[in-house]
Amino acid sequence: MSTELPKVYEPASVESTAYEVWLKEGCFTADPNAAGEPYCIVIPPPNVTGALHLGHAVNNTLQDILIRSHRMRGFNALWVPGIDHAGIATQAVVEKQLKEKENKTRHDVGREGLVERIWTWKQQYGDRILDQLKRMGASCDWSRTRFTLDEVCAKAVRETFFKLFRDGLIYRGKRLVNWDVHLQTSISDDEIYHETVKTSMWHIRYPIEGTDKRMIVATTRPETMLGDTAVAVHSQDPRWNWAIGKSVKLPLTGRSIPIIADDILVDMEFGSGVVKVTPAHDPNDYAVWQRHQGKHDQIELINILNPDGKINENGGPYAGMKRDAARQKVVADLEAQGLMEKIEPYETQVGHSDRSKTPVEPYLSDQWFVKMAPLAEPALEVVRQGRVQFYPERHAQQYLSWLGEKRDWPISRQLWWGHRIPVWHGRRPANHAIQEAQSRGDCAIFEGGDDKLYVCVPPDRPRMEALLDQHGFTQDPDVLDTWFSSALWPHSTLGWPENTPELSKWYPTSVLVTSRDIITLWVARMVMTGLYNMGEVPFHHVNIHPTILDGKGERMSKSKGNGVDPVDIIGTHGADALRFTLTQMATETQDVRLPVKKLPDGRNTSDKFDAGRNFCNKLWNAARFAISNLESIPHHPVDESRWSLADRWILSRLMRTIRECDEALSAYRFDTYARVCYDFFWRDLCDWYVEAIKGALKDPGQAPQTANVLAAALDGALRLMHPMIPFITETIWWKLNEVRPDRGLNARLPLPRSNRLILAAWPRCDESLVCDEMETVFSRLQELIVAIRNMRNEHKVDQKKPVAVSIHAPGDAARQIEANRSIIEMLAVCTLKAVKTDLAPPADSARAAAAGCEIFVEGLVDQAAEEQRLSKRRHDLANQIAAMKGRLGNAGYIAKAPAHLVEQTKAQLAEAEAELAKIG
RNA sequence: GGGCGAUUAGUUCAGUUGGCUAGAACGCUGGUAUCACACACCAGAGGUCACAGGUUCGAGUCCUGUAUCGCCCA
Repeated sequence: MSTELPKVYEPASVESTAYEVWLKEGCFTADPNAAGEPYCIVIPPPNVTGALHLGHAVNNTLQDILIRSHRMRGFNALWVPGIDHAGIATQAVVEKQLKEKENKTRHDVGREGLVERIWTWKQQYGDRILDQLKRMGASCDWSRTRFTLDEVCAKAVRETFFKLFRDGLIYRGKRLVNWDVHLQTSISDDEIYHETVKTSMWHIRYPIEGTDKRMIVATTRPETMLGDTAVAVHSQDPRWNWAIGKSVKLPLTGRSIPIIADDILVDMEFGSGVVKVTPAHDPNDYAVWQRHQGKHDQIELINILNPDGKINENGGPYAGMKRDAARQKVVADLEAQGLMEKIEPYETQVGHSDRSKTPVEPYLSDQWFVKMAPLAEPALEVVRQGRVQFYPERHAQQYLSWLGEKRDWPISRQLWWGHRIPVWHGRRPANHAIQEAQSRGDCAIFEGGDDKLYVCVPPDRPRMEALLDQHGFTQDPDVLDTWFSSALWPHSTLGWPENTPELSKWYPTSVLVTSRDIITLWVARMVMTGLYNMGEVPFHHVNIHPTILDGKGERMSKSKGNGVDPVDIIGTHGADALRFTLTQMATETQDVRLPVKKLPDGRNTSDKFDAGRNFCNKLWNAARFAISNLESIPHHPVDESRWSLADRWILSRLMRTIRECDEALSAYRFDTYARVCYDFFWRDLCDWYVEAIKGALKDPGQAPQTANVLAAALDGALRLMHPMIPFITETIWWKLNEVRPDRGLNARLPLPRSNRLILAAWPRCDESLVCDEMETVFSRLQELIVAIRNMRNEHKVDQKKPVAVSIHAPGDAARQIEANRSIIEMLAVCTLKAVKTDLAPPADSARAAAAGCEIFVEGLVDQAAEEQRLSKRRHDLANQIAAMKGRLGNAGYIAKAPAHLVEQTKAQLAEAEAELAKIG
């Protein structure tokens, strides 16, 4: 009951069917007890904040290729899907919605209310992301889908936090953090972008006490002078070094602050050589404060801001004013008092929060930190030793240099959406029961300054938490940096800290596939926590794929409107076309451009995906051709002795292709994999093999054996291409199974049966089927055919009109041509009148030379066209001959180049000269 | 300021330890409704490999410098 395949490939109709079958039959589900070497990939969890874009599409296509090809190779392959809760990003989106729709802030709805709203939001968008992955064909084990905030991950987070805390790797400290005034949270350096802002440089006079002199201090943030605690000069600056140790009277507040020497902060060449020092509000100034701690010229630290960005009580008369208002007032007051030297227009880079798009304030606050040094060192070592390898290799450098800095990691976030920090705050002395609990391992205690006591509780200790509540301890209101939970992803998704069968089967995972922008944020941290918690690396390989940019070389983003939704491409071109094009684009470079085109309905697309669509359509139609022939040709047992040159040739090509695919995939060269498949299928199989066997398929004597080879070649191609274009190959596979369930040829090419291509065995390259000699013979025929076609075209011969051809060929070539004359006659639309080793040129014929032979096509009488053809060829030959003669005339070349190259050049020169003689 | 990368046909990209006339796809030109496919077939045109030096018998490839662009880290 095989219904014929439709003429034009319609992706939508086959995609959903194939995916449902795979799901229904549990093809994606991995069993830790099943046989097979483990192969595992954990997905880089997309942020729940938004829909997937093309970057995700590349990322997941490549992972699926690896998973599917390993599954076919017999590995016990697991691809773990999941989603990241993306703390600050998600909370910001929901807060914005709350403001827009209900005109409320998070404080109006409270912590529980807000978190509840975010969960609702998560249900909706999380499902959308998983649907997008399914539409793309991702063969994830959906039964193991994780969310970074679910119970399994939460337990891993608490366990890790507790271990780190207990081991003294987590500490509380005052630090300058990047403060998002709008969201009232600290953000990491990575969440900041810099924008050029037009502002002013204010030059302010600071009177030196005990003299009538003034120092001129220049600043772009005059309001911060309320928190100045020193002015610094260079110790070698003759203009100012006499003043070191004196004081200035800080304008407006009237405080007296010291003049200190700091040769790191101050650049003598720049400006007045005097720098105001505001340690609580500037990272460089904070470093000054640290440098002078405990020294004779130790300075103060004055915080002038409240968390909401308004000036606090330390700002005296300016208290309660917002940043901008305070700045205006400070400037006005300075001018009124004659302390403003001058104001210049100035452009500067200002750090902005990526989340709220507002300027970030350096802000002094209490935060939790992870000590990096003990964690970073082993993580550096495993990459240096090659226990974790980057593909391409160069990306290891970024990893090594970033980790090498070992900068402590601030992990607390003043947010409500995330993993609540499992630390309870209280005051000394600790209750006896609490101290006992510590000795039992039910908690760990950290003693802060000022009688403060911090108690960390491991997971699953509700009574411990109750005990702390009882004694007036309160839980830290902050949550952890999102990357803290993502850092555990490779082991938390497999069930850690429980000792699950999954964990022992699949950890360490095989490869991490990601983009280069999170090598430091994520990859490095996964290696650190993997080594810390598991004592083993989280993955052996890290494959970094390129970033997709638009046609102008800009990153795709919602705000620029240049983003492309993979689902839109699936709608216009099909999921396989999307995947094929993206695979082709996955080179080793860092960026690839994808020119974006707007559709009338506002969606974005790109012509680049036509290549994928065209390829799928070609595959579809070649399969139609093969299937319709296989249906009508009786199945005979395989008889190798009856295989034609073309049959043997296509099998040789298939073997090479299998080998090249294997090499490309094991080196993560996805572009090569796509190209090799394309070349084999389209160029070799369709353009030459299928055309060459059309005669044989109509000849009852030859048809059965050729059909066997055709079926095998198509079968092998489908297996090779399945990981890249799974839907169409699976669909064709089913049809092929209906007409020809057994397609194996012999022991060297067994091609075992399988109802489902996704579970079919990966083909193996048998070197005994690769034959250089035969491929040489076949390419000689190809050259002759192309030469005859060229003459026909130049002479504008009707495509259906046969021409008479004679070939003057050397002995073995003549025999080969004679043995395969039907291929030439069919593909060049001609009749071979004579193939001889001694041929007199026929009269009135066009001439050409190819593959060491002389070709004569009769009846081509357009002398002008013929002369144009020949003179162009003579010109090319003359250039080649000159180049080769030059090379051979060079003594150095003869002396130093490898002998085989010299021989080759000589042979080519002889050939070119012979050809020139023939057509001259 | 430091690091990494890019610069090859009109466009998007390949190009292995330096070695045949630097390849592909799309686009372009000419031809073709042939019974797998016009999302196709056949043939063709198109490149001073960013620039300047150097090493070498030989450089798109290695070295130095310059320019432009991008990313990461300060």
